[in-house]
Amino acid sequence: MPLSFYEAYDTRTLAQKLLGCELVHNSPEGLTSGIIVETEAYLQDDPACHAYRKRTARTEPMYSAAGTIYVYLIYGMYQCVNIVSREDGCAEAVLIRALQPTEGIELMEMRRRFSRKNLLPGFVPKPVALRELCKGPGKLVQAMGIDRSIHNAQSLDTSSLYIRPQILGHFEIEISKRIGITQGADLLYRYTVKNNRFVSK
DNA sequence: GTACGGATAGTCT
DNA sequence: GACTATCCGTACC
Repeated sequence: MPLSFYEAYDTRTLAQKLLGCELVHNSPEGLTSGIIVETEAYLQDDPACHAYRKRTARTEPMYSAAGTIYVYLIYGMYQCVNIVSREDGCAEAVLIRALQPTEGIELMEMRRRFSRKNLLPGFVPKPVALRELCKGPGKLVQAMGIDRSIHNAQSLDTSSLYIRPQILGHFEIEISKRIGITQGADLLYRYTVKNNRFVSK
């Protein structure tokens, strides 16, 4: 997608426009992709937004141009990926929360199966079901091989991680409260593809 | 199928 | 020193 796409809409509209598009990572180990089926918007005047209070080193990518990738560490062991929206200086973004796997499913399954927790001594890794591969923001980052040391602050038009146009057939968008937050918990900034079984819940 | 607690480390107060 | 845009294993239905 051209960078103009990410700047063309307000953040909540962009979060909906991204549904049905395909997130792609062309990594050294192989190409993986999945259709975006769940997103959340984070706005500048929104207490749940990382950039709500103060401009800091961590959130710097959020202030960059639309189409910038923002990857951060959460709970000490997982990462989440966001697409930065709006113009330079405005810190808003769309969190990608779930994908319907399309390409490189075997590679995604391996990455998830041998993720950190499974490597404890004596632990025998179990296969991961297709519908569990990218069902959640931390899971999809693992499956796709996204890493903040590589992708954070990159632009979608020059990164190994990028987005292809809408490929999903007709669908309805469901709007709901965001997951896992305490501040701004009642805001209806979560968007899902209705009746899609790859949505996180 | 839901409910709960622990893991874990960077970030900010 | 507290908090976090999460996940997984266990327990129980």
